[in-house]
Amino acid sequence: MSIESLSALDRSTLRERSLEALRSAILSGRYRPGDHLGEVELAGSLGVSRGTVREALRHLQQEGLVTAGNRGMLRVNSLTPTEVHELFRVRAALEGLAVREVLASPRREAAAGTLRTALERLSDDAEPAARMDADLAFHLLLCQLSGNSMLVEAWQRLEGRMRVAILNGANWQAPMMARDRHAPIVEAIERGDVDAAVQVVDEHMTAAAEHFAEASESA
Amino acid sequence: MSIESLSALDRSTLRERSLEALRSAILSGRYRPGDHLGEVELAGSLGVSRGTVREALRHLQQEGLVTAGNRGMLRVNSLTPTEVHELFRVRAALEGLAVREVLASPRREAAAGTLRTALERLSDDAEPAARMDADLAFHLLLCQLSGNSMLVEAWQRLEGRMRVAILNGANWQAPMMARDRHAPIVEAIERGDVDAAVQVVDEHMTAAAEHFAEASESA
DNA sequence: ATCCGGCGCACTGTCGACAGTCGTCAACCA
DNA sequence: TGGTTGACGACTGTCGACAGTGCGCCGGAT
Repeated sequence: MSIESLSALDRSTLRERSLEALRSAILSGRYRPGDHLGEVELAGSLGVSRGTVREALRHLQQEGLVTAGNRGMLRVNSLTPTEVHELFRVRAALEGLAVREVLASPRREAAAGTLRTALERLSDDAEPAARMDADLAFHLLLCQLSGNSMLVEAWQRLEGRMRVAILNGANWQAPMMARDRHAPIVEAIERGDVDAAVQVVDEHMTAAAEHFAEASESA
Repeated sequence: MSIESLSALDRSTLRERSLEALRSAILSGRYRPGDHLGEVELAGSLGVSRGTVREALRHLQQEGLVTAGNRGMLRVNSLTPTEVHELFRVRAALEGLAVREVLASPRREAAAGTLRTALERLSDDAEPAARMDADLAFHLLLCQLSGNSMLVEAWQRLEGRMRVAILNGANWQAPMMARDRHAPIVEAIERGDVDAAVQVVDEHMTAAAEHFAEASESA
């Protein structure tokens, strides 16, 4: 029997799979902001016990996708316009650091190449969800190329909230996540122009905040 | 009966209290990095069920204080020197944003005053743990004064790891958290000098990273 | 008509028990 | 002697059940 004939088994726990399922359910819009997420109901839907979904929900709570309401009841979170602005400013600070570290790194050339490749995936004609994924993937890649693992973690902890903000405030016609919005970042990195790169990221984030902050109701 | 004669009851859940207990046990050095945190043992010590400590442990895991080892067993986390450097660079980026926002805020004067007051609490002769608390409180206050709630949250998610880094790499003789290390930050803010303030924070963080990265063993 | 107490409902909080899995170690076989 | 196998102990993963707690409804007293 060939050693290739068997693929590795899925060793993920039910908690992990529940977490994935819940997260994508929320981020796909299956549950709207403000919706109550009852442990019993979810456990029934997913076919797992309450304790298991409970742990997944607590995880999502720390991610900021759900918040605790009255008597510990959890509901899908939404962001106020103010929070959206704040969020994107924090993100700008983190990605600004990423840019500076990429430019200070000896692997600058390779990084620029990788980014340019990722740029190609930002097609303007894909469906909205795919566009958002590609956009976030590009920015995550930027962080990863910095080689700063703590930065990557910090950015990822913001990702859930960013998706919420985008999901709720998006005006899908606008070319917010178009390729030519990101190209200047890559170009500045290729030129090695730190100040320009940081400033481009900053403007990119400011514009995004403005764009996504429009439609949001408070909780 | 006077309305003051009764204090509000403690409505915190066992999970929250377990979380507090575990966190402070780790941050006080009661458990050393690498120590195994068995659910059964902890549940016995705290007098609660396994499920309850389990949730607290998962929370600490997301905070970065504990990591999952073999077979999901949790152990107290430690940071490599590289991670310490990365951590403080991220922190510098966040606090740099805080400084910029404080300076751009209309409440700049009041903020500077509050910071100066907090400066007084940074006594050089207190015991180490209290010094660390005061130091972190000062920096947290800086973030809070920016009025950016997302920034505060992001910073707080780093706090656990920072305490780990400080706890394990601290050379308590060095005047790392002394008052005159922080005074320049407040002064720059009072002067309204953005660039100087940001640069001071940056240098402060770089020095701290250098200082705390010395003693750390890998996991 | 209004206020009050009781009652049931729908939740979450907490617990104890069972099952599965891995590391260890000793016995066993070529 | 070296490698393999089986039992054992110590964990975590998962579950179902019980208990406590607000909330809304309803009937009765004023």
